[in-house]
Amino acid sequence: MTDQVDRILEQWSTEKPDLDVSPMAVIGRLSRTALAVESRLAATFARYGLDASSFDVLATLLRSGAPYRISPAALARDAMISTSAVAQRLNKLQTRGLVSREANPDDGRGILVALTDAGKRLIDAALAPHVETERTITQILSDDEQSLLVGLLQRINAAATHGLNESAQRTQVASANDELSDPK
Amino acid sequence: MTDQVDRILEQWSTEKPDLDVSPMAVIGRLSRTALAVESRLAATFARYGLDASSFDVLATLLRSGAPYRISPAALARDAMISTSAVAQRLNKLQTRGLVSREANPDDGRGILVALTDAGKRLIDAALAPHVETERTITQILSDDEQSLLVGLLQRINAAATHGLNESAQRTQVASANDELSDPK
DNA sequence: CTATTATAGCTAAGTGCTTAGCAATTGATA
DNA sequence: TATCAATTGCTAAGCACTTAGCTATAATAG
Repeated sequence: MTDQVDRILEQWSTEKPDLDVSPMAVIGRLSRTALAVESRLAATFARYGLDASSFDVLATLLRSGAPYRISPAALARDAMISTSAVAQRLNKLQTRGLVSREANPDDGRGILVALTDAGKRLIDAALAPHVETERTITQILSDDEQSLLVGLLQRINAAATHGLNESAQRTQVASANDELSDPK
Repeated sequence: MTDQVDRILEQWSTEKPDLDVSPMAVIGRLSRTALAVESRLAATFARYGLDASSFDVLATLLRSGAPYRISPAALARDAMISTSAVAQRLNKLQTRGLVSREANPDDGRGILVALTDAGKRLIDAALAPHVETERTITQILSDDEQSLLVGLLQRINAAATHGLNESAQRTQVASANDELSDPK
């Protein structure tokens, strides 16, 4: 059974026969699979008037436990986005009455994001269906296979993250770029 | 070794002990791993003045083989984006002189996107380093483990894609949404 | 042949992210 | 204690995508 990635690999082996492009088989499928899963999950979110970003905020508040209050900075860390993106997500959710902003009694600079009653009802209703959608996808694998997959993903993740903070990666390759002079 | 996903699962088991959230272990790691890989690849693209989107277009043209000409529609299918997004990517690349637009002799409506000499030189220079970066990540796994991972991802992909075009998924859950009345 | 429908590529407007830069408060240092 | 630095959360502007809607050409039906 040949898929899109197979076709891409075939093209490369024709055009660049000396280049071993086997890493693309892994990484290409990784991104495409993540995309397919995302798009499947979006359908469930939409049934509750949510998208992945909004669900993420509400779910993070819910699983933090009563009294369902956390700082925007914590939300940003958890979702791996900028605090600016969090502020914009909160603006939307607050307009819909799903979260509220309260002063942080322990820090005059900060606030606490609180789940409103409506927000709690909505995320309580959406959570189980969401997990069911996820289970629909993952149950194609046995428990052992799932553990295996998780282990492989963790190792890939570690390999990808390794050395990302090294400064040498900002080196310019001037010679290959001469004719471009992209002036911005 | 506990990671971010482990912490999230622990929170859920405390807050919703009756809910089996094990699917999150798989899907959470899938998205986060894809993200980490993406971000690692971006560093290599940047060394050549490119981002993933631009690299994608140039690489697609290159692997199509001489005379390195394909239609915007084909580019859109390949990259899984809208033809409008392709047009905008092409505007940028054309401004930089990396691709050009030519009339399609076989279809008066269409055009052909052509790799310029500068574009060919740049993608020829960037391709091998990119694949090397990918290999740096994937070589953490043995060949057998890579095949295993690919097989598991393909099955997850198939499960996620399955039934995505069914109309029943647009059903509204009105009762849970009453208090929201998000008017758009 | 003409009228209709479908296709190809584009711009415009809207969305959600990013980085840059702001005001306010807190923490660290002399 | 006064000052300087770091942190917090925000808006503004820029960027890459989306959908909607446009024009032009091609394919189809009568």
